[in-house]
Amino acid sequence: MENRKQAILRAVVHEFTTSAVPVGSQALQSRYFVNLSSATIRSELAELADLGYLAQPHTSAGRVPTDSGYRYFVDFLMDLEPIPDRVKAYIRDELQSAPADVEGMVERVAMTVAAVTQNASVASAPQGSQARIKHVDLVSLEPQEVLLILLLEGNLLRQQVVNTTEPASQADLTVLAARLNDALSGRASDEGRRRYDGAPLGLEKELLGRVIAVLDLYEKGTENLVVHDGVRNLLRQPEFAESSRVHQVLEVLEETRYLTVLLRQLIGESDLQIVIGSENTSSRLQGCAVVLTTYGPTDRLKGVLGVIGPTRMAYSQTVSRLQAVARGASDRMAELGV
Amino acid sequence: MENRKQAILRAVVHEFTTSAVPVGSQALQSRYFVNLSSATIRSELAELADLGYLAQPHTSAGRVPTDSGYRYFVDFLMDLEPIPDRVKAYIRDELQSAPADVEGMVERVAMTVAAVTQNASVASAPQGSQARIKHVDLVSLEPQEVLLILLLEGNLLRQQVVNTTEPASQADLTVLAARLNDALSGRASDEGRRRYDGAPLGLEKELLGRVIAVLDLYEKGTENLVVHDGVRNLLRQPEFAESSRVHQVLEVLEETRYLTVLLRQLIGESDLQIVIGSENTSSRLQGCAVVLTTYGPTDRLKGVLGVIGPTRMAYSQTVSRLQAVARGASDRMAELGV
DNA sequence: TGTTAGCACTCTCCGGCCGAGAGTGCTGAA
DNA sequence: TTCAGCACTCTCGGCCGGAGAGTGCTAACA
Repeated sequence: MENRKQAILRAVVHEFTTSAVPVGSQALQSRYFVNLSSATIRSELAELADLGYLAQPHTSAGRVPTDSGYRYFVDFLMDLEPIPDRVKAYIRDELQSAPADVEGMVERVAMTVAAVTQNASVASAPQGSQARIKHVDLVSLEPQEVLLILLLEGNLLRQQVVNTTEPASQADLTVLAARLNDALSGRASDEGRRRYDGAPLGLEKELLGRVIAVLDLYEKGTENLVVHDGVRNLLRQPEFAESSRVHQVLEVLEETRYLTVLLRQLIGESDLQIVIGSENTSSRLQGCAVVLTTYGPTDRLKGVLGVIGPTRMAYSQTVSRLQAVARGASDRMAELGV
Repeated sequence: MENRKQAILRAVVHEFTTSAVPVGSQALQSRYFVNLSSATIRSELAELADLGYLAQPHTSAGRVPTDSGYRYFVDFLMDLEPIPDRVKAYIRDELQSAPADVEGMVERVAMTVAAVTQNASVASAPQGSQARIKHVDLVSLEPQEVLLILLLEGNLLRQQVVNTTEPASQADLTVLAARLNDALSGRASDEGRRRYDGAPLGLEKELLGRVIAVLDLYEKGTENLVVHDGVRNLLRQPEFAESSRVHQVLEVLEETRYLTVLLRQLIGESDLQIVIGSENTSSRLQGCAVVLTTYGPTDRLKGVLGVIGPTRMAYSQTVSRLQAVARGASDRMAELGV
């Protein structure tokens, strides 16, 4: 595409993302291309419309980027917006003061992204394909009831109440916990399975079975933590003035169960993924764009972090800020050993 | 108030809560008072309006209950709606399959309330005025870094990374943990403080200090868990058609920090609290009604569970279902020892 | 005295109409 | 290739008027 056409497309996207009003040739001329006539711009606009990058809400309205217009923009025209120091500082402070556990951190990360991008955000907890056990603990609740506490990689605590077939005192359990720790701590989940197969005695086998059950649950990701925040930001946007639009987005967000899957699908392999309007598989996200990246303390442990907003989104700002938070969060989590 | 006036007020509330349309004398006559003329009903309506229980959106519209109208209704006219078996079963299933930890349970409870009342819900975790320690555990992360794990009453896990001044091996920590358990487990938080004052040696004192810090945080409730769900239900209501209304509610809900305080204020002493429209302290909840009750495994451990919806809410249904979930959740939590 | 039919009145809602304004596409000239 | 000029199209907001819903008042009736 010729330079000038690109410049005009860029200008239209920029203008429309800030004003939310279809942009006409005159507005472009006066604000971006003073030494071009509006007629020239008009003919360029018409060609861009023929190419499918722009559309008109109606015959005598200005132009609006189409989904492919945005796509072209993010693929070829966008340059990352630098982040103001104020925002950088905000991000740093928020992450610095975040809790040292995964849940708390993920929540804080989602909050921060929502705040700095002024859109809704989603975050899933970093998760490796295999869980690693850091520590096992057993607490006696009743004579035949034990609370099993697992500390996983990422300082992730998991607990489960186990009703045992034989009674056990806290002293018994303490000894047993020490044994399990020797065998399991620092090991990946398949070590647990191996130990389970090389079956020891009754209670130990029983508890090992539960350990494995917890790990399975975690690894299958069915219980994977996904949080969202900042829906209120969306409500400020004119495209969500009729509440049915928000409704659909909220339904996607509040259906936490499917969100994990959705995120995984979307993120694919790449480290930054932008899904625009009709590119979304879910029809409820029509008119919305999703920007996703990964984050996590190590290369093995990755979660998804994303922004959901109207397609008319300040992509360059969103991307740079999202990535900044992702980077910051990754560093912070590595530092905390979370 | 005479019986007939009450009946008419009740009918207006009932009609309006289901149809969301101002109700006129004819509608009342044909559907509720066949052997009364519409003129008679009109004069009664006029008197109810004089009393401040009804209002007219405009001169020639039907009547709409005012906040005091709703107040009179819930105080004197409402009888609890029986819960269909289908709903009862749903509640039971949801609670039965809920996770056995507080966080998971609270989330499930909020979800269930949102689902059965078709409104937005809030829930705060059950919490006593004093935390009780069930178990302490110490895990070595780095030579001078310890993960402190506290199991509180309610199977509530709390963790904190502690950087110690002196290095300690896992063996040291295990011994120390045993000592702390002897001293603290089963005891209330002030025992921890007493132990801390009767200062032992360096590392032990250091960790005890952290234990107390965690307990303080918990008891002050600043970090108290509050979840919400079902905002999507609100968006179905015509009063939230303009998104600014949802906006305000969402802001209240997403400001988790203040929500705890708000809930505590609202619930006061009573076990069921209904706050209608202008009775709300927060101006952002104008036009909304909040129905709150308490729940928890024991009398000492109580959380708040509530419904937020438009003032035009099916109060009798909401109250009976909310209370059913609260009762169910309390039983289930007692059963699980959560 | 309470109830009711009748009636005039008020106000909203909705569709149609119209003019202003914005923006376009086309054409012919530089 | 660019540009000025112009006719054309479409939305938007305001205005009008009729239909409809609902009220309050009045006078008559049980």
